[in-house]
Amino acid sequence: MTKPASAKPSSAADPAGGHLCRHLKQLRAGRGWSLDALAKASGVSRSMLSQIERGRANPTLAVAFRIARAFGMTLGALVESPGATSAVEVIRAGDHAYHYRSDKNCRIRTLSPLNLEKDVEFYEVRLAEGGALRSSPHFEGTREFLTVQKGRVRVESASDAEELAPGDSATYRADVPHAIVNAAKGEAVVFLVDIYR
Amino acid sequence: MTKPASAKPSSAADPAGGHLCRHLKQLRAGRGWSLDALAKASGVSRSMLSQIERGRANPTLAVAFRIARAFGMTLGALVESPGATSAVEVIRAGDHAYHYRSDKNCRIRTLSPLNLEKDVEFYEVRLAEGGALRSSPHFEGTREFLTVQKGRVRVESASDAEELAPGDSATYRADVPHAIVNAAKGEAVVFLVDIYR
DNA sequence: ATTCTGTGTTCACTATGATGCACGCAATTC
DNA sequence: GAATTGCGTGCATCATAGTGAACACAGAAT
Repeated sequence: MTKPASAKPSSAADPAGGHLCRHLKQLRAGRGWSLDALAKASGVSRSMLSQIERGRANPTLAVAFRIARAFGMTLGALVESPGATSAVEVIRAGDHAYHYRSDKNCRIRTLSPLNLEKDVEFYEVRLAEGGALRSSPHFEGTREFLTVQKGRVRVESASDAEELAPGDSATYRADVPHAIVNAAKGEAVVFLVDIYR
Repeated sequence: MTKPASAKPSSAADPAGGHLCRHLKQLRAGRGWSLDALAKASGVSRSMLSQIERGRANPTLAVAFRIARAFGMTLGALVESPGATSAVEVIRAGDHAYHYRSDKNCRIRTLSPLNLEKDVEFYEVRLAEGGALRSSPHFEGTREFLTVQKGRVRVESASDAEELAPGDSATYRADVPHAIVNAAKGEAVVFLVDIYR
């Protein structure tokens, strides 16, 4: 999937590498082991271990297994071990600070905290009867993803157009002129995700 | 790999590859999935899956994770699986509406067209009274956005927890253990977006 | 017999996992 | 001061994980 060429192959940040990255350093430090010690105990090279800890590499299962065994734990225990800090950020329903556009035809509410996520934004769009959201092209490579919560909408991107009912979803290029049009009576509500590349 | 001297390079024979190879085909067959179906559900190419099943490839943690997720199980459960895994029922609904997990407490419907956008997924989650969705860490850098459509839910990420009412939304790291818990009477419905980095 | 549609495999290719070795940096020791 | 030891990281390199497209083989419909 995904496309050939460009695009990101295996999402850069490694999945597992991430998990490992998080705990590996803790585990290692907790036992007072150096990279070299762990390398010898596990049979994985120092450089690889270093890269994994820094999240720059995405180890294979074989390597992950060796590391887990060096710590005397299973792979599951190593990888799913509980984690570090995290916070839950909340935007309350009535918080108008996040209304980014509001007129009688179209109300857009930002659900993702601004500034925090640079390349992804999450919106709730409410279109009044006859309302539409028309956008000029975004940055190159931007895609938009939406799902219809209520009502019927027509999605237009470049020369293409599709009509969607509640529960339907669609993705399309957002780096061309595009529009979301309320195609039926009554209010339409859609959730919208922009992904910048 | 290193290791004790010579020995064979890496290739086959790794514990991990072996386990996966062994169980993957069983799991897939047990659910009546084709390579293509699993490829679409997991985001891993048919060819890679084929090679893994035949023991010709040693997957990275990233793809192992994706495969595990496609089966609705943890990586640990996948690789160490004795076979007796929790019965995760998978139901097809409509076009790209795709039930990815379904039990009496929690129903997850995939809204994003699978395989179109690999690094973003969009779900509708319905939690029965008393139900909860508990997830082990996703990939490094993964964040989850959610907005509450109906009911009240408590979002737990690592040591943090917030309670949300309809219209509220939240974002939090998903690369640590996290949970969405129905915190009131009646069904709760939330929309969920996963962004992989 | 021909088309299909769907299955799994093999191919050429690119991205990157994984390595050994060399380097920079501190804290010891001479 | 200069060497030494131990630490982690940055190369250049090779091996291979991962992919899309083409392939071969089935069974079903025409």
